[in-house]
Amino acid sequence: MSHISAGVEYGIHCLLYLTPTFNQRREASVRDLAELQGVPHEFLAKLFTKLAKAGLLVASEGARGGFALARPAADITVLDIVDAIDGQKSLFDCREIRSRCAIFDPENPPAWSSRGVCSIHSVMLSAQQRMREELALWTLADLAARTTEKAPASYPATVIRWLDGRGPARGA
Amino acid sequence: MSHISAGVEYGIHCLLYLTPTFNQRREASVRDLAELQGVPHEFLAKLFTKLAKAGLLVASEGARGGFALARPAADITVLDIVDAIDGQKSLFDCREIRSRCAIFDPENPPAWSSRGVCSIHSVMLSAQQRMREELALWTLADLAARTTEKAPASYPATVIRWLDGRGPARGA
DNA sequence: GGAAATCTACTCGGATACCGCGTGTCCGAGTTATGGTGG
DNA sequence: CCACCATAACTCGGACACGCGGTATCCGAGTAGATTTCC
Repeated sequence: MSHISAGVEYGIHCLLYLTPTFNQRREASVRDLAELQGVPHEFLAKLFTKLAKAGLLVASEGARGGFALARPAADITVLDIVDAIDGQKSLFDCREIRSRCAIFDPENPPAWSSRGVCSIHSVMLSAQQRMREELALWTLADLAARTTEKAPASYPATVIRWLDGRGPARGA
Repeated sequence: MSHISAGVEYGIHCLLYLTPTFNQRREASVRDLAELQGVPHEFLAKLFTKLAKAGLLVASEGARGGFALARPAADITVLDIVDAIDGQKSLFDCREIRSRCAIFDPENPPAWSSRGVCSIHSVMLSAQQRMREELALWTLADLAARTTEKAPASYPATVIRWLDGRGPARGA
């Protein structure tokens, strides 16, 4: 199991299609996005709810409702998305082994043994900090640009047409 | 669940007591170390086996056997230990969502869609690389030094006495 | 007193049980645009 | 023609089943030093 969940992957992929590159009206329903990306739409709904609570998305309810980016794609970092979906979970959780040393009185370990941050824990925290710094360097706009780099020039227009062809009126 | 397992935490804590700071003869049994640190010794045995296979520890079998560091503590990094115990697991596993796009033929997605590394995956890989770089900066010797910094000057000697008082002859 | 046999303590490896969490699914409630109906 | 009502489509939130992997435990086998026994 990986530290950064599949939910984050699903979320980012779908968020890309809310950027102006692929979606001028900047709003789409969860179902359309999920089907476009081939991910379970009920699962994606949960993810988008989290993203909305974190202030990255705004939801409009009711028929013809959907989600849109709450701010420019260049102001949404990968770290924002990871934190919103995975909830700032830490890379390592310290169990305070240092205070379990058999030499100590189990009921009353000395104060110095648990003073400050455990040295092992502090190494893990700095590693986590490095990871977060890197994630904060990249924005949705960067990822959208890299995606269109590889794809043929006609791809964004095809996506837009596909999205416009959906919706409640598709049966009529 | 955290990405860096409890096994790594147990392992590092116990490895610290194989450094010259705490253990001049540089060898100790799994059971003694486990009881000293208050961790399950059968679980620790598995971890030490992994560390030995990775070349960080050397085992001597038989009665009075035990483990010792295979090289100086200053040459064993936290990254070495993490890789040995957790097995180089990646921070993120890409599911190639990009080739699932509903616009493509599901049986035959276009080649450009999966050319090179997924842009999202590459961000995660660089974040992981940053994390590993930080873990590689710290060695067992650093951690041992930081531990003795906080502890009273008498602590290492107390640990040594405790370890020496153990072993098969402790009943006699 | 010395050699052989036994004992003890340790490593090594596999098998297995438990449990938490990520993943995925289902369902009911609330909200709003759309289309139809009646005055 | 306009106001009203029913319907459809969507978000929101909780509940729950499933499976995987980390954690922990147990057991048998092999090895080597220590102890005891026997010649």
